[in-house]
Amino acid sequence: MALAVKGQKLPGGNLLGVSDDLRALPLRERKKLRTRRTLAETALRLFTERGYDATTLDDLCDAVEVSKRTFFRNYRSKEDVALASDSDLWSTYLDHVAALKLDGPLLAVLRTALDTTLGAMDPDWDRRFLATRELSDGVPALQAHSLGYCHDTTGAIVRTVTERSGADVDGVRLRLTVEIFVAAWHTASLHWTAQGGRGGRDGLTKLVEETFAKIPDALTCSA
Amino acid sequence: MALAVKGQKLPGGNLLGVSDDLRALPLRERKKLRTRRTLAETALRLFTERGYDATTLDDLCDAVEVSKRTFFRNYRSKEDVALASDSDLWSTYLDHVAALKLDGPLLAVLRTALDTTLGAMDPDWDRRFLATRELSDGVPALQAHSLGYCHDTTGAIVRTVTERSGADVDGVRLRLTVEIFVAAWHTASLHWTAQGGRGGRDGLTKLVEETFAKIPDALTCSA
DNA sequence: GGGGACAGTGCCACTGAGTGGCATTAGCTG
DNA sequence: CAGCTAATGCCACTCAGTGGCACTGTCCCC
Repeated sequence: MALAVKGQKLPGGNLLGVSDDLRALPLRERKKLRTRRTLAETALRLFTERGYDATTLDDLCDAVEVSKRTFFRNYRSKEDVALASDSDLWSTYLDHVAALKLDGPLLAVLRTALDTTLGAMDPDWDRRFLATRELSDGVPALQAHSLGYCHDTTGAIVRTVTERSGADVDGVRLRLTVEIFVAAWHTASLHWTAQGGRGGRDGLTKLVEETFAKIPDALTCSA
Repeated sequence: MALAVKGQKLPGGNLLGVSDDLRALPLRERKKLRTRRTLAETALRLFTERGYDATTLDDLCDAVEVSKRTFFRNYRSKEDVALASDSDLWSTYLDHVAALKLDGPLLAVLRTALDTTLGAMDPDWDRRFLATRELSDGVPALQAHSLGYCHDTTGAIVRTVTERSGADVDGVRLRLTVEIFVAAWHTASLHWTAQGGRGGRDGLTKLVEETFAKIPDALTCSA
């Protein structure tokens, strides 16, 4: 993985999500972009159809007609290409957090940033993300890798916020806040996936909202 | 990984942590146990001394004088043997949760179970756990794998609690509670590791307590 | 106490992920 | 058109992880 949130530092952060009117790029770049995207799309399809373990990278490379070497110039690992939609989400999210004014309760700010991030994703992102989640459910290696993304993002958020609001904040409390944010996100996205992605990103946004609303109750409720 | 919390279903759950007066076992079992423990100890030492990536399983097997095949009969993967102390912790924790009466606020119950679990670990566990955490810091694959353990444990707790308190609980709220518990644990253990494991398990227990106390504040604090 | 039964082990060959090196191609630039 | 360079393809390699089979040290029962 190696702190994959910032992703492979290829041209620019989020290469799949952004709906490209990128006809305006040098041909070489365009080609590379297309290869990268085709790899992710084909991978998701093959993994879903035939199973993750049953699909080798050679299979994928055959299907896309690139060499394995080229695959690894585009993605760090087999897990990485399967989790492209995760990477898209978190890299976009980080951008949003970095460009935000930090007033009011931090937890609310983080949630707001998530709302706008979800709204800003590529139209096709919902579908890809759902497929990715369903795939990850059955593949521990993907689960773990995906959690790794979240964890890296958590660290990055803490760093960003610390830089921007001075060193006078309680580091532990800050970390705790961000971890709780991630906890709520996990809960919400799990719920959304269990419902088969009902309502697309709007449904997901709604579940996020509801989940955050339940936090106070969750702290005090009995079993 | 494959839901490694319950670990390899070898003889019995936690094989390293429990302080053995296990001279009372059949010889065969004892031998196997010793091999298993030696593997974990040697692995942790080699990984720390030479680096995780720089140490191959062949190196480890040479040092312990077993075949690679035998290694894989004891541990699922290279990550698994490095994270033996994590596995010990969570499998013990699950036992404690399963044997607990569920009265009062769930979050407090989970925290109490953590206290008693930490107290019940092998005398050597502190050192191993700290070494494991420091190792994981520099190795993304271990980070991810470790998060996977937590995640599996989260699921197991939710299942256990659901079974024992009837189906009338709000599944999402329950999940959220457990996720928040894990969030606090992550924060506390990170802090403990950053302090070089100061105070051993008692220090860790204290940090856990302090971190939980900060939760209400973390929900409302501003950046 | 001797002799099967069998769990646990060693050995060997194999697959598949991931890397390094070098020659080749294809897009950019003057 | 010619030269430059980024991107690719190809080949050989390491290492994690698996399957199969022969072997051996324990256990257990007579």
